[in-house]
Amino acid sequence: MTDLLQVAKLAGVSRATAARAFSAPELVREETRNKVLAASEQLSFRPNHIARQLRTQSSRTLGVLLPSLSNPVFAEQLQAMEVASQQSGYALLIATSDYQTQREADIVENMLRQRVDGLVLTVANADSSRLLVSLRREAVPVVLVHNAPASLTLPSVCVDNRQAVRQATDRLLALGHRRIGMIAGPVVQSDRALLRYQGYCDAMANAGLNPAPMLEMPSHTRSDFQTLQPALKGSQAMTALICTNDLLAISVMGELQRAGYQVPQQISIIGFDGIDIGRLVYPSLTSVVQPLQQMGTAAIAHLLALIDEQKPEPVQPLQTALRLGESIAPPPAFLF
Amino acid sequence: MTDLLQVAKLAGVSRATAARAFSAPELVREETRNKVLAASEQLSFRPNHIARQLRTQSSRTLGVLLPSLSNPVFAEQLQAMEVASQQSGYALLIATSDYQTQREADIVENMLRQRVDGLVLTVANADSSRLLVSLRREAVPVVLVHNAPASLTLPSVCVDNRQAVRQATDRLLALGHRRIGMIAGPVVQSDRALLRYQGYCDAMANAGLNPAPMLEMPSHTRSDFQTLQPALKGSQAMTALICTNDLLAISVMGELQRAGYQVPQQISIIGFDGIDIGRLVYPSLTSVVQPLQQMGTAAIAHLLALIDEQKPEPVQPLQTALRLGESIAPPPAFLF
DNA sequence: TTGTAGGCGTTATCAG
DNA sequence: CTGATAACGCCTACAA
Repeated sequence: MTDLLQVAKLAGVSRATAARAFSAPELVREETRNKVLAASEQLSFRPNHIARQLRTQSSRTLGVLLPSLSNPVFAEQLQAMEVASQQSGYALLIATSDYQTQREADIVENMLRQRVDGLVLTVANADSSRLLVSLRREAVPVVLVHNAPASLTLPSVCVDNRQAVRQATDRLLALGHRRIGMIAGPVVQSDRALLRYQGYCDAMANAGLNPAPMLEMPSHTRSDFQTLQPALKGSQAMTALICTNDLLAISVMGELQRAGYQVPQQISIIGFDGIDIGRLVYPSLTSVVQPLQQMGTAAIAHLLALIDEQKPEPVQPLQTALRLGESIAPPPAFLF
Repeated sequence: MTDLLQVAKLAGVSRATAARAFSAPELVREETRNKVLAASEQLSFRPNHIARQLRTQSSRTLGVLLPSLSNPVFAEQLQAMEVASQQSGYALLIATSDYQTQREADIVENMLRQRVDGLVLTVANADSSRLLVSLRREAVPVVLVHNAPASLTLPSVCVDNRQAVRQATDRLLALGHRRIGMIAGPVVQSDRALLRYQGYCDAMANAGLNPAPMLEMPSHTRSDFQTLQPALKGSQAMTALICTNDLLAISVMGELQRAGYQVPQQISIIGFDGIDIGRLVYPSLTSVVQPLQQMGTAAIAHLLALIDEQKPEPVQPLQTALRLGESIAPPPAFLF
């Protein structure tokens, strides 16, 4: 691989000048610069970013850790982050943890060895994360997405999960529902699921109703009819179900229809996340929309500001909106 | 940031020995190694991969270029690639092109400057890509995913798109459908869409029927009812629609149901890709399943083999399977 | 088993 | 505006 020295020789200048032609063209006379560029062309020279990074002590690379890419929530957020960082001239190193604490730690350690200029993390459970604590000792700027640890202070781009679900639940209550259930994936693995459940409990309690225990599905993204069934029969059968994420909601909706239930006539469904596909299905999914693009963009913007040592404004919790779809209606036989 | 020299000093050994304690522990006496590790612990030393990469001329990083992450096809494939490369100790640098040729080129150039050890590319249109031609001159190993250029030879992990759609169409024909249409996103942007259309044409011609012109939606992933409508009315109204991807199919299915059509009783829908969510919706989507995980894994495996200069077996086209869902049925009023 | 020393390809400093 | 030179942090012959 040809290097700057070769280019310099061919162009008849010093290494320093050749280097400047690339990294600070305005410091070089146009004529000289052209000679260098011509030479570099001829040798098909390509600047070595690794060497540059070593020398400048800056990698212009960001590390992104996500639980998974199979859930469109993370994929859509990553999409936005990628665009934002590409625009700012930063590359993205990504890795997935599958919600495993050990992998979270290993991945971050590797990214630090790679000397990323900043980290965007979404961890399984922020409050029980030793990783986040230890990161506070590091110099590297960190932004959390989706996690809002109660105990420690790290900039965090997220929505008010609890409040959002409370509002969604209120909506169902206003429609006349009384027997409302909540469905999640493996709860211990996600701090978000818990917050969302609390929001549901808030609303139920406020309406003088007993919150039902969480229905816990074996998978984050797929419902299991066995687990679902008890909630559907007897005099206490649910008339509405809130799911902790959209994939789960779409799945529940599908299973219900397959089992002969009418959605929303017999049972209403609400999801959380507002992924695009929720609008495509029929009935379209009513969902608590997180501004995923905005979250991705905000995370990168904040991180870059931290890197530039501008003390950025603290991140504000972003607004959710309840997107009304075709999946909710008043409960059956409900008359005002 | 502390470096090896500091560690060496504290441990009372030379720089070389300290280095070896990390990169080749077996060459160092256990006692010495422990001293080094203790010192490194105490100084919270972290090996600098940038320096190592410069020295060893190997980044242990792979570059991945995808059109977008908003489509679960790419996200699911990336998920598999990430797991595979993490297992092999490679990091992943990713970027999205939004199907823009210029961005494809810029991204690859940057990755080469970053001295990635290999590239996994999915380009908009492989046959019209100057990028791929110019890459042939580079030393860097490249694997294509989803693209199978007709003209030039690059290892490519993909399925036989044409044949797969032909079989899907045959299935509809066997059910008794005669008026079958095909729906795509912006065709010029995707070589896959075209191949899939050809497969449809093959099947129609083989059955002695006239293929209908492609219905081209403005978006890759969302149907537009205006565009769809003409295909639904008149004596030539379609009884079945094949979509070039699942997101489009789910969207079409939703719009149809919303407009009062019964799927599949009045109209059958088939998608392409086999993304997970297709199984969750109701009716579940009949789809040509690409083995996305397998494709991701195979791409990484092949690339790593190329990097190790093992001449790997040429990649075989992977098998698709028509996953039968609830979205197809015989055409209305069709009697055997 | 350990030490010495040179260089990977840049950029930054300081002179000229 | 340009050139010489010394790092950046690590690895790896080669020598001891």
